[in-house]
Amino acid sequence: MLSRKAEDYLEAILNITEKKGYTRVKDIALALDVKPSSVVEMLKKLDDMDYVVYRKYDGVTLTPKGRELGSVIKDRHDTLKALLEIIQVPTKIADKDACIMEHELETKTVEQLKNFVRFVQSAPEYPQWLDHFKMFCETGEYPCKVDKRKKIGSPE
Amino acid sequence: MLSRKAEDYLEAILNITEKKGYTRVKDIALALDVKPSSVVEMLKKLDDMDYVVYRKYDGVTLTPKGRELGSVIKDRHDTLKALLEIIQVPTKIADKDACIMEHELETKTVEQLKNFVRFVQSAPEYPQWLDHFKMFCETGEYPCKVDKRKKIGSPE
DNA sequence: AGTTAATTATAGGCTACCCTAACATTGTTA
DNA sequence: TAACAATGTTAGGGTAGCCTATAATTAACT
Repeated sequence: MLSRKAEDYLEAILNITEKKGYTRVKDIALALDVKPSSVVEMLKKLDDMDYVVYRKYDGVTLTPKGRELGSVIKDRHDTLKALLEIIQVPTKIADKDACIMEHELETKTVEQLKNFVRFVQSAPEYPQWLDHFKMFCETGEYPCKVDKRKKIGSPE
Repeated sequence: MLSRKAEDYLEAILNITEKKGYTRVKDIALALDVKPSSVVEMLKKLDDMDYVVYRKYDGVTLTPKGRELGSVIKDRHDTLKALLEIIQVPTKIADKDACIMEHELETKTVEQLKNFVRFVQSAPEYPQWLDHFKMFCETGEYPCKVDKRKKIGSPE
């Protein structure tokens, strides 16, 4: 099992490579907010473990093994981000917090997260409950069918 | 900001104290799957930072500050666990993975997670879409109103 | 090509967290 | 209460991941 951090590096390399076609130490350092020396150190490890090919002064490439794991992580990331966006977390925050949550999760959890996101995103029509949820976030009230006896909400 | 690990210790202390009324080094070691010596080390730090009162050979107590932060973490944990259970992750796994996700999240994210869980859990009637989701997990199909033209799912 | 700028690499050091082994204290029980 | 068991503590050491400062390499410009 790769460490959290190692996974972060792998994911960053994948993202950068997809975006610009190649990856330099500087890019990774920028993406992960660490110093280049830290990047080099990690690249050596990832090279040893055969996740990347790293040659001095000559950038980094993912091996098939690295690309595969990277994709898995990226997929988890996208799923979590999508979930957060579904529940109305702003994109930028969703992206950031997906990074935090995306590691070490059980297969089953990831599977269900993906199921849920797919359930919402590919629904045959726009899910009504999502509108209800949005309303709930704004007003603290449920929109319909509520026998309007005492409700606790709306304190201010 | 406390580290992930420090938060784990705090949460464990809170849980154990709630369960048995007091907390010993051994309990924490067991809960977090570390050795007693590691626990002592962390307790000293938490004591320095005024999250706990730790006196040699005499157990640990949370300070008000520690209790407050502990509660916040526990609350995040419970929320995440509830979310995972809503999307049909088995309790045990939900509990475990909530531990992984519960750290370092943005306020906004936590707020929306809580909103969502509350939205589902205190809905005036059992949400229909949840049933639809369960069915979707089992069959890959949406239950109703689907103009049953080609669907991609159910591959096996 | 020679000089400077940018990037990358190395060396050495630091902190957080974990461990084992040895020692100290407390609890239990004959 | 003495002996043993359980628990807690300290000392010393290890690894991961980060840093700064310095050196090496490559890129860019004149």
